Order: sequence, then structure tokens, then C-alpha cells
Amino acid sequence: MGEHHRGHPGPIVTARGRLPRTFFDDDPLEIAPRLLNKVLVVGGRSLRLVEVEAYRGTDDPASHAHRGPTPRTEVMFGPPGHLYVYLSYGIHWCTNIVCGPDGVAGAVLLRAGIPLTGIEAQRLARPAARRDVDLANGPGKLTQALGIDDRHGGIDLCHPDSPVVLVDDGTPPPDRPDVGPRVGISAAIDLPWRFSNPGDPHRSRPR
DNA sequence: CCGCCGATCTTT
DNA sequence: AAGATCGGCGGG
Repeated sequence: MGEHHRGHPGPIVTARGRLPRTFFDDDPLEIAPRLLNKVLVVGGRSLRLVEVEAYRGTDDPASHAHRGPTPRTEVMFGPPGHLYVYLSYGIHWCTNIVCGPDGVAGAVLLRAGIPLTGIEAQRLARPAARRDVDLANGPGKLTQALGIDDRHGGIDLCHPDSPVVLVDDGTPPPDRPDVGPRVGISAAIDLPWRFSNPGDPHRSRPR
């Protein structure tokens, strides 16, 4: 196929390569489905995102930012493109990408991915995973597989020297993602703010 | 395959 | 006291 047709707006296609900050500067609810099939890279390890959840701020009772900024959630109120990493149930680190304009809290939780590169390193980081499909099919597992933890909290994905990178490899998001309620929350449980690649076995298994 | 439960610690 | 989770265990 050739170039786009001159004189027509054409489909919105992100250039391949690292995503610019402007990509994240919108409502998390809009960004979340666009993150599907993007590639998260940490050193030699990478995976394709197949499940995400949108969280807003003060207007979202399920959000950590619901009650305003705190030392933990401060980054969610800052500029887009930074990581919000939090400790879940005292045990697991979970990774979010801050979305929306500076001053407005919002983030997208990265819930699951398909390992692409550095799979040996991901296996070593996830000794409990008996099958490769279990390496990153949950937010805590994804974070552990890539070696992300509190040291990565607040880092700027869009900084040239960032140790964590988000890339478009030319794979578009699904036209019709699966949409459903967010997992593991007890407030705003009916909002369909969870997005995933239809039928992908690498999606998380909600309990 | 499914359901239950403990782990472990930050935040309220 | 609860929580944006996970893995092990027991039962079907």
C-alpha cells in the first residue's frame, strides 16, 4: 500500500516509534482503548498491552485520586506521560500511565500484556508463572515481569532517557475492544471503563 | 476448572 | 480496617 491520499484527512495514525506526550494529554477514558496493542519496553523486556482500565480523579469514586492529591497520588495530578506505580495489597506493584492535562487527575492502569522480547528475563522475574501466558496476564504480574517497582514511580515515559518506554510498532488498537466493568473495585462498579483485546488469552482472569 | 484464603503493608 | 492482587490449596 502507498502513502495516504493527498487532500483527504485519512485515518488518524500514530507514527511508529515512541509515543509523544500529546498522546496522553486527553481523558483517560479516551486514551485507554488507544493504548491497546501499544508496546511497553523496559530494557530488553517488552510486551504488547492487551488490557487496560481508565481511572479519573475527584469525580471517580474508584480512583486513588478521588479524595484529592496525597503524597501517593500526587503524580496523577501532574502532567501526562508519567508513571503512577502503587503497592497493591501490600504485596504487588501495579503500573499506571498518567493521562489528561496537568492539574487534572487521571491515569490508565496497565492490566495485561503479551510478552514479546526478553521472555527469558520475564520468566526469571516471574518464577510462579508455569506457562508463558501467565507471565503478564494481570496488573501485578505485568509489573513484575518487566521489573517495574517503586523506583519507577513518577518517571517520565516521554523523557529521552526514560528507562521505560511506550512504542507504537504499527499494530493498531482493535476496532471493537471488549468493554466491561473495572476489576477489584467496590465503588462505581458499573462503569464500563475496562478495555481489552477481544478473545486474547493473555487478558487477566477476573475473580 | 472453580472457589476460598492467607500474605503483607500503605493509607484512611 | 480495607484495598485497582496473586498463588496455593482443596474439591468437583
